[in-house]
Amino acid sequence: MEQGELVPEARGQVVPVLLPYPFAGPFDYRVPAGMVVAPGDIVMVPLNRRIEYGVVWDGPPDGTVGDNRLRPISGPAEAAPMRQDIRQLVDWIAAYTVSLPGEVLAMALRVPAVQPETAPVGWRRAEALPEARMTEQRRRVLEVLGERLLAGPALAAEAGVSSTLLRGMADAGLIVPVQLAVAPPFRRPDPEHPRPELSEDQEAAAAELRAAVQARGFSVTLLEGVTGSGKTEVYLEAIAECLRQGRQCLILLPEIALSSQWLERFERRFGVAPAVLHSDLGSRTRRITWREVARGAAPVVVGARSALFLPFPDLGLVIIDEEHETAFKQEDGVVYHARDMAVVRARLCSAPAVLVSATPSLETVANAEAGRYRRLHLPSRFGGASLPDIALIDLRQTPPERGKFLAPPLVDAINATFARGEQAMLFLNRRGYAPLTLCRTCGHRMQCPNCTAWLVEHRARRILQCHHCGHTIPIPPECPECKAPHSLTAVGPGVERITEEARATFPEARLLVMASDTLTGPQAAADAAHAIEDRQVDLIIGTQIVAKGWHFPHLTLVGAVDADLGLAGGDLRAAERTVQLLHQVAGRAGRADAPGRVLLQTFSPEHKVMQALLSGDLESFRENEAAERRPGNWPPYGRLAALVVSADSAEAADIAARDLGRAAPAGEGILVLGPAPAPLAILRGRHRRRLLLKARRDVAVQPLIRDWLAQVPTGRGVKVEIDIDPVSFL
DNA sequence: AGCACGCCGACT
DNA sequence: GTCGGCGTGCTC
Repeated sequence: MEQGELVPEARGQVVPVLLPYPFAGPFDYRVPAGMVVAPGDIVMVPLNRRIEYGVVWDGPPDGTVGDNRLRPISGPAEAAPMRQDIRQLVDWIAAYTVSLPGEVLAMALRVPAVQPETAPVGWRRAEALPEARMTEQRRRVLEVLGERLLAGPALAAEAGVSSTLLRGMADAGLIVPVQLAVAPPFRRPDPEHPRPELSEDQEAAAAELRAAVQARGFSVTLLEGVTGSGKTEVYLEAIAECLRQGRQCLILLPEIALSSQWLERFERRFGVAPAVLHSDLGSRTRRITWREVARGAAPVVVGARSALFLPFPDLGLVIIDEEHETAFKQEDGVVYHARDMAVVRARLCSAPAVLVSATPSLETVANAEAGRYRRLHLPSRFGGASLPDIALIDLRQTPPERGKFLAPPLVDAINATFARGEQAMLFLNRRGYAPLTLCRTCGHRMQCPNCTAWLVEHRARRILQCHHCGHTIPIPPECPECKAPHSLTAVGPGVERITEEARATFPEARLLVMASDTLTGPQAAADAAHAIEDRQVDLIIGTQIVAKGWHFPHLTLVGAVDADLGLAGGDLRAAERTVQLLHQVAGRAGRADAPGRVLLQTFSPEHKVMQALLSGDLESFRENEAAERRPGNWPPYGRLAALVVSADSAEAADIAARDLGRAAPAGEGILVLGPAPAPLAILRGRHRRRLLLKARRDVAVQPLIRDWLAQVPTGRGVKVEIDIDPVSFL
């Protein structure tokens, strides 16, 4: 080798670094002399004229960028390395969802694990008080502080001042910041904490789950049982076993912010609260949770989708409660199903996963029937409680009064319930006052300018609002089309209108509305639950929020105002979802000693959904659904992917969708449907067309889609969104 | 995702 | 004559 020629070693090591941005793959960087890096290390790298965080990725460097253009890593970041299983999860999700690994990495780094931890700051008086302006508030702060050391928020609250004022006092040298000890770590739940006895069925199921935990290997178990059968108690025993083994446990809940009752239940079982993680938490709390999880000091974490990426060093169990919930499907950005990714996470960690539901999805049942998942069944309600008695109210036979929405049999049943001193609930999965506003004079309908959707009236707020893009206008005094005054009229009910009707019909009753716009956080949800438990409420009126796993012991009557809602439209899963939702809502009734009653208002009592609910034979319903989907290779018996093309103009969307359609893959077991206008043909001002790729189960659709998109260059302003295993057909 | 470069309207 | 609109392109 000639002198002066660079040997690879002399050039230095080159490693791939994945950045949390939508690039095609990791970028290569040089490792500066003296620095040692390994896959997973979080490093700072120059990117353009910025410094960014990235993660040293696995595998050899890409090598396509000439080494004269390679830049050196700036240095290490003060963060624990990303574990290998999380890196594998990131790669796996990117490959499965046909998205870019950097986009997935951004989700995995969203919990601010990367920023150096800011220690909590407390304050004490300065040793020698400097000359400074002394206001009443400042004096009060010094007085409250005395010789003590107080955390900022506590001091501000006690002295009744703002944190800005403290900052000002610190600048003036009156008070001095002090590092406080780190927040107390999470206490260890006690698996031997006294607990109520389980039924024989529960005990048998718990034993199976304990065995799965003890096996310390990957497995998936479906834990199935009607509402009120005590599934939670069963899987709490799996958690107990996991704790006995000294390992960590992750529980995913669809709406963790509304799960105060679940947390209370956990605390009753284990004596302490679990760690929680969801988007309503401040970044500091999230960071502490992240750090404690990484240290192995958070034995149990309950979380929303984002908890999937927590760095458990010793994950021994993953539980997905309400596995059928569509809330687990992330619809924007990287489109993924947290239930399925949780199973992948469990596999990568060789841990058992447990899917829990009273109304499991067809997907999960199909996996169980194919032998991929084990299946445990709790046949009856716990403590001898019987399932609520479900009856249909035929709205053609006994319609409500004109302009009203509660049929006489439902009104009578509610009155009878109140007379017994029990609680009732009205369910209508629609927020606001009315879904449609039209002009009686000219027939004009109030539509969103940005979406193919009606504007929903919110009467209390005196607005019309689009529930898709948020577009809001004041309720106009006259028709915007024909200018007729006082001609706009509300069509159809939302919970707000039902509340109005209930107020008039049951003037003595105390009402509580449960909707996403009234239950705005964990506190509001907990307050509502306690008010209901303490019998401060007679009638609950709610949207699908009431279908969550609430336990209201005095609630004995549930009325579904519009059981047919959700059946319209050509959605593959409309029937399945309606059965799940109405069964869950029905399950709120009569859980204690009093038997429950459920009344479903419907225009089509003969519909298979109503008949399934009436008979309670969900198993047969599911078998029928399965039988309908099997021949056409519809999910779960085939694969489905949706490609949604969107553009600023209808023409651009049509052209792009047509081009994509022409290049559609073909072959044995592959079928491309469309393009057709997407169900929401215009959303947020963008025109949308949809293509569906349907394939046999044994066809890998991801490479097919990658090749397909690579063939068709998308014009400017045109976006193609890919949804593998779509659940909602919007 | 940022952040620059780049080519057309209203201001000192 | 400049400041600035956000369209397109690049980042190892």
